Amino acid sequence: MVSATLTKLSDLDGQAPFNGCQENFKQPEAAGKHLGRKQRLSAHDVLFYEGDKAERLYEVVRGVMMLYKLLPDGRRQVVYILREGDMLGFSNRDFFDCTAEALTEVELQVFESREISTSPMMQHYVNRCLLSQMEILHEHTVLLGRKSALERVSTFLMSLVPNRGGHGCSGPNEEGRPDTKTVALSMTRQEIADYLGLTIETVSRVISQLKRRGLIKVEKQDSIHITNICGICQLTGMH
Amino acid sequence: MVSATLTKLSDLDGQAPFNGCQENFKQPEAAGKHLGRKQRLSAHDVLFYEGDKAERLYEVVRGVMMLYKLLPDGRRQVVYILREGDMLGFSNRDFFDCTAEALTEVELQVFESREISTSPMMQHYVNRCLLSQMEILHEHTVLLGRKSALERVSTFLMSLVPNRGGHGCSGPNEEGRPDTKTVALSMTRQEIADYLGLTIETVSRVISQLKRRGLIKVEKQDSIHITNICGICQLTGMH
DNA sequence: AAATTCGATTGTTTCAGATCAAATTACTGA
DNA sequence: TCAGTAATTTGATCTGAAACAATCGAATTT
Repeated sequence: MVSATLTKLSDLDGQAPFNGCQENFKQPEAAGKHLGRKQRLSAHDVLFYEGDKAERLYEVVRGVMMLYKLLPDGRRQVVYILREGDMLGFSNRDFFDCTAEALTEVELQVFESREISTSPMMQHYVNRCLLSQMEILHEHTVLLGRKSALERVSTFLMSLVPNRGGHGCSGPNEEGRPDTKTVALSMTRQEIADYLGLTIETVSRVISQLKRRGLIKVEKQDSIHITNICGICQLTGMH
Repeated sequence: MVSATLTKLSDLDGQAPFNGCQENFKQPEAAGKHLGRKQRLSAHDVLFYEGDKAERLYEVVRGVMMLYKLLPDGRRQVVYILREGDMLGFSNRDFFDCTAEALTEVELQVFESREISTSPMMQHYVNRCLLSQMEILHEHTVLLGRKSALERVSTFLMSLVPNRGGHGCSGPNEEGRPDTKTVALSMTRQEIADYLGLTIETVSRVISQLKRRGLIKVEKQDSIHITNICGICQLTGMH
């Protein structure tokens, strides 16, 4: 539906209009104004809480964040992981439906909601962003609803391998791509468990199992060397 | 972020621009043109398959549809239920990421993707629609990742009670709202199971349990009379 | 360097939900 | 109305992941 090719909203300044926008909208002044509206977070800082008034949008410029929801008894579900170029802070109503917390040091670009809703170009960009998040959510829904613990952890690991994870997760190696890669988890076992709908112990056991099978090496607690990407890929339930 | 109040895109014809759009965009001609571009489906007709080329958007005018994804071994996860006023057919890339199937007889309004991407007003509307779907997906993610079978089925039943389900699912009855309601499931046990990440047997057992506890009465297979909405609401895990 | 702390791992037991297997009930079309 | 079929319910058993319980190990503090 949309054919623009930008990958970051903060790159938008001074750019030509998208292909998608056939009309010649005048470049909204807002577009050039948000430079310097940056914000920094340390790991585990909360950017906003579920229920807070939603007045700003954010783009992750550097680092990793998560969105999560809590049940009254303390159960937590991480619903989305945000990486460089991802946007957050959307809301349909007046308040956020999730809590946003930094997983690592984070640098954000801040936008006032008005800036977005008054700029068709930004609107269009945000749209693309929402669609991409939606597809990832659909995929994650399958993971949570239908996959085993082994499949969940394998899928998670694959999602950390550029161009192999989320979407273009093509099967066994067609071209001569390297079949090995070190990935940074940027998450504790607890955070991974809350993302994958498992317990910390199950995540740990699956990781140990993959280690024993010789598919991965745990370099540091949050850094895993995948020695056999194809092998992991076969375990995702998608091939 | 967005303040428009329309609830159906097909109502858009001849309407004044949204509050959110401060600029004076000329009313795009497209807006008046899609009248009559309707499509009808029978129950279990597939509108499009995952992987099909995405060229049209659809609005559900009447009936219920579902979006689902399949794993290669046949496991299915229903990722979204679409009701009157919902839109489907969005895609970030060129093809659909889910299969869309009618659960009941359905009447659709059809839009060419171009109609949308060239109209800021429609773009804005679609945006709102995506945000609302996103919030429901977040909530469903919590259900799949963290809720018990009893909580899942109860949450599902509550989602069928207007103004009590999804969002404004307020707790026990504050005002004198009626605490009883007959809801149409519009889905088989298998479809419910695939939506809730359970098996058909577990769904059936939970329904029997609720029946035994006197919280619901099964009128027809796909029509349930909730005799104690508050009671069900307490079982959703959200109170 | 020892002590403390926090996260991760590993072992054991338990249990919710899956699987397998009938039996029952509800629809369909002649 | 009555087969015949499909969907649902119910029962029995099994199993994967949760829960509970140490233990281990790495990082931080003193």
